[in-house]
Amino acid sequence: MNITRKKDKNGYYYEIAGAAEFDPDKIFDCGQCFRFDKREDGVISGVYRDSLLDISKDGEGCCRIYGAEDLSREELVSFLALDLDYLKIRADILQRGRNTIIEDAAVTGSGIRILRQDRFEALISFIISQNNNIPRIKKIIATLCEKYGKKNISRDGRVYYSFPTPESLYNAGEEGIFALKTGFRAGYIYDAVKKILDGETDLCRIAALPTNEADAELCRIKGVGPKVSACVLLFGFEKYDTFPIDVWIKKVLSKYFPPDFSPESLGEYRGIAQQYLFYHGRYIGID
DNA sequence: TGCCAGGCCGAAA
DNA sequence: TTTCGGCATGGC
Repeated sequence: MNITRKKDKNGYYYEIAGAAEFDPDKIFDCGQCFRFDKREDGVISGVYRDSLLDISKDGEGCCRIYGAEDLSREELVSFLALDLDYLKIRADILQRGRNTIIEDAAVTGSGIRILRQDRFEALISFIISQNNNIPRIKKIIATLCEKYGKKNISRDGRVYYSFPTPESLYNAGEEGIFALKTGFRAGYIYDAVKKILDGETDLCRIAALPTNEADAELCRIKGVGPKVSACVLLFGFEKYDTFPIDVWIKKVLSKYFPPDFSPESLGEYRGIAQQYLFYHGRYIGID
């Protein structure tokens, strides 16, 4: 795989060539992140930290990312998880989970990588996700950023917003957060923000903990239970040994797995297996 | 129009 | 310990 910084009439861009198991269409549309969308021209556009990224593919399997001038090569590699050997991970999952649905899901989900998203953003996003649907989750998060995030302007003049800081959400107050149609989740978001600001929840410290202890820490936040915690750990903390169970995964499990199935049997990368199953169940169907 | 959504809380049993 | 109603809102 080659990652090179280049320049054309539209400005600087990173070119990613020869990356196995890297399909931006699936990566940004598999339900792991909520701030990226595919435009009508086929470009995937979204905000990572303070950068507005425009991601496109040519016919040769080559990928271009514009708008990443402020990101180092290492930061981009980390965000896109290009430092992990997904061919090897997939093989490991398939070797452990000898099950036709896992084989099917691994084919459907081929090219998915688990992004390394900002921890605070992942936490708030998946609190919002509970008992909610993806289009509405995206809408609420977009409004949250517009209202309380930093305003930025891209080099070609587009306005976009960074994800709010804990401080800005604290200043918004529970009422301000509720006003964004977050519903019963407003109190949960506010509790998370308060715990982070008073030091009771330390995301940096949690990142260094083993998965089960990190999970226990996150679950001290009101509105964070096993499913939200697992998603936050998987998508924001590189904890691949989590297995979020939502309504879609429940359907897959009850239809294709024995009642005594243990996710741990899928190995240390079971979170990635889960994402294959989620994508397969949610977007392809399980019937 | 209802059912449902990347669930969790709190009370009841 | 497990079960279950309630929760805000809008996508479909």
